[in-house]
Amino acid sequence: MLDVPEQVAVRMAKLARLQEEGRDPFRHTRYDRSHLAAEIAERFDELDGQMVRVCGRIMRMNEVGKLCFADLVDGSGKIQAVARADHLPEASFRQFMDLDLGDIVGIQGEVFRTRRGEISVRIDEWVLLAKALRPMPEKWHGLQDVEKRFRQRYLDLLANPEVRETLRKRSAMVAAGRRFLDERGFIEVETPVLQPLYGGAAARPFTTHHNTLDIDLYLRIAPELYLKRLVVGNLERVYEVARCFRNEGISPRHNPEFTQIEAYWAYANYEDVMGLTEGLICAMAEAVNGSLTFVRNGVEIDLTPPWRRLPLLEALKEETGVDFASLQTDEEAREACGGLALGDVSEATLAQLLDRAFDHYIQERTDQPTFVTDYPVAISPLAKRCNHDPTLAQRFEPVIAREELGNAFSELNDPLDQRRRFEEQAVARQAGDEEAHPLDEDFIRALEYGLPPTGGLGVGIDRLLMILRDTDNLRETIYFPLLRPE
RNA sequence: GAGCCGUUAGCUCAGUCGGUAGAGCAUCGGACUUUUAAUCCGAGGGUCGCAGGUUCGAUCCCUGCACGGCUCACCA
Repeated sequence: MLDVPEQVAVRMAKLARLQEEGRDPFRHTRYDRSHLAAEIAERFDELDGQMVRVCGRIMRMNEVGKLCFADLVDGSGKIQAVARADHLPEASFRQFMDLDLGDIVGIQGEVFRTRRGEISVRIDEWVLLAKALRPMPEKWHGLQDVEKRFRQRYLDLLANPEVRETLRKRSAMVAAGRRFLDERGFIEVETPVLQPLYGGAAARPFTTHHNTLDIDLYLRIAPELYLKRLVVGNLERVYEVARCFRNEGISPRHNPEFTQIEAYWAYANYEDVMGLTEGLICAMAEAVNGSLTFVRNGVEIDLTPPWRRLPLLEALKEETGVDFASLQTDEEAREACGGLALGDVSEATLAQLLDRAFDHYIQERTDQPTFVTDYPVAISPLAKRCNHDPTLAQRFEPVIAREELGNAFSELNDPLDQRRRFEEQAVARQAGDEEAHPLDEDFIRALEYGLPPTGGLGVGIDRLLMILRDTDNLRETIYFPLLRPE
């Protein structure tokens, strides 16, 4: 006998017996279902007394004498099935009582309401469609163990209804985003995940290898450079629901793979993109919560446009007294930030200090939707300069409920300036910045053929869902978050 | 990468100031024809994360390791 837990052994024995009797549940290939579980309750008045066929997983069983009640859960919800000893052949009733929690069955019978008022199906015929060999998580507390929840997400899903709800909302949210963009003339495209050169963000990539070409490839950190190539190719409005990969630490708000919706809009600038962002995020928020307001960490957030605009450097100067616009070198920045609550600044670069100051003094204080605008060009190598100040970029990040939800700008379309920016990145790279952009000659060549003035936008949908569902961890919004293997 | 915390039955959790462990649900046997966290009676189920150390004796104390969580660092 195998060394397995008692409950598994019992179920294995039941399965063996079924198979010996020629009733192998795994021989079934389909079940003709007439209704979903939730439909029966919704349309009870018309279905009362009607014969229906439903199927699903048994999540509760309760034997009461010569009666047996079972909750069947399917993709829509649950319906109670009732087996009666005086309504089924004796063997059929006995075999039904022998089912286990987790088994997947199809039942046929008449819709009725029990004395206690529960809408139910009285079983005439039933069939076991799949045997569960392992016991389900506990019915009342569900599956709580965080590690097990994410390692065995299927258990998390079947035991915890709110997890199903969050992930369904994810689908609804992305569908709403697609609909919003489709309706405005954007076309959905797909660009390479495997890239010979990566770009579009400041991040370290994953590296992989193509055997027959014998070349190293990178998993994309962003689709940006390819989407802009498509705009050069006269696809004037494009977007991609893009899985991105960044080789960085895991935290409650970072997963090595995550999803962005990136959109590029020819003949529009970043102010136009602010309007697009408001519309897109509102459409997705309504798909999740049915409303433009929601509560995040006890604070009511109202997404109704227009959103506040906050120039980054002006705001930082106001909050900290430090004028980042006047700082040129890392040393100057360390000196200027020494008095701020930014931790150990002795190793930090100007860009890092700016980022930390932004986190601490802007992001952590921003609940209501805000466009933080006009970032330094030095940390915005793909964004167009502001006409009033060439050291600033026409760039914004939407911040809602203290989370950075994206990044957007008027795209830099001057190929000569783009080359200079890449060269500056190369200098940073030489100086040890592993996240600096590599120079992409083909991208510059594309710009040399002419990129129209274009506004671009990226929205992180995992984070957006996290705030909309008010979950405390990004992984709640990801179907299979990364964990170290068992 | 650093600090702190966690790991006990299938699940959710107690517990032992060091003497090899309990509950509820689940499972098994029995009762019950309207339950829905059903109820009642009875039973089985654990190398207390792994490896060392201290000790007459370790699930408990110590060390290391693994996995996880939180915070920080890093980053979007």
